[in-house]
Amino acid sequence: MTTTAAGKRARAKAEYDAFLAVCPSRRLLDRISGKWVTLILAALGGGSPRPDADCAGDPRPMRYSELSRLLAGVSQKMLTQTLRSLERDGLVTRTVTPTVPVTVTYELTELGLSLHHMMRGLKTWAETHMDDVLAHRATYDTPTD
Amino acid sequence: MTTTAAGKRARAKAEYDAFLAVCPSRRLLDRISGKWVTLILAALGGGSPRPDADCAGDPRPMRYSELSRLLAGVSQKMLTQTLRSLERDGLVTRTVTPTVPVTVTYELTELGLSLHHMMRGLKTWAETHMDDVLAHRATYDTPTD
DNA sequence: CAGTATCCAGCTAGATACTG
DNA sequence: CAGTATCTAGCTGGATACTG
Repeated sequence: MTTTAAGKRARAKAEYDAFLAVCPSRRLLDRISGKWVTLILAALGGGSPRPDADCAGDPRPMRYSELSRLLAGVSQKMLTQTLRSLERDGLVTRTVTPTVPVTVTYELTELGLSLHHMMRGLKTWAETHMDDVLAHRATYDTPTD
Repeated sequence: MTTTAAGKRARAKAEYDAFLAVCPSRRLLDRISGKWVTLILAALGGGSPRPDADCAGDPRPMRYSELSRLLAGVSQKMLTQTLRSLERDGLVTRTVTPTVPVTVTYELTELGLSLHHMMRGLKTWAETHMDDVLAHRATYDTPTD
């Protein structure tokens, strides 16, 4: 066992990494920080994943193709990947109806809906304060002659 | 101007990307999803960026070295980089006291404190529901024989 | 319709070494 | 003490082509 200063530092770092790996907040951040996660939650939650207002309403199930159309910028790969990971975590359900061709719908679970509600708080903060942040950023970036 | 189906898709995608670039929620997510952002906010806000409980309390200014010790896993590069970006956005202040050697303290601004409060909601959700998420994940990953 | 498979560019963050 | 500078591995996400 190492008892040098360098060894102690390395061990402290390893322990901290282990702590972060199980920290609930850290895990939540990792979960929601994917580029498309919040947008899919917003879409399925009846929120506004688009600038046009014609998609607001109540939470409702949506088909793969509908999500694909609503989130105009998403690739098939990322849409599928993100939906699968949300399903894995019990945030959405995936339902396959064996029509020809097949119909697949996605819907928020209670857990997913609860997360979506939490995100509203985040959205509110963003709409209230992000302008301030952006203004600070612009000032900071302005060369002071 | 393109009027083909492919052209329309490309334009829709470009517009959606432009929307995401100015969406307040998206910008907030980008801001807080850095690995060390929330931990620095928690530390300066008197929260718990460590498993040990001896660091809880009220928000207070902290020195660079103190933050470095508290967040045992952070590299100098990332600590400096993250602190600078938080300062740029008006979330923390950086104060240099010309002692020998110099003393530098960081402190949450009102805006930073407000963000830190919002994060508490996130933390609460994580502590309440992440176990469910993790349980779902484990079930999903279990091969069904 | 609802995917899967593969390849690749760009960014994030870590390691390491050096300094006013 | 509080940084800066450089290099690089690994991960995220995008492009493209193919399929039951």
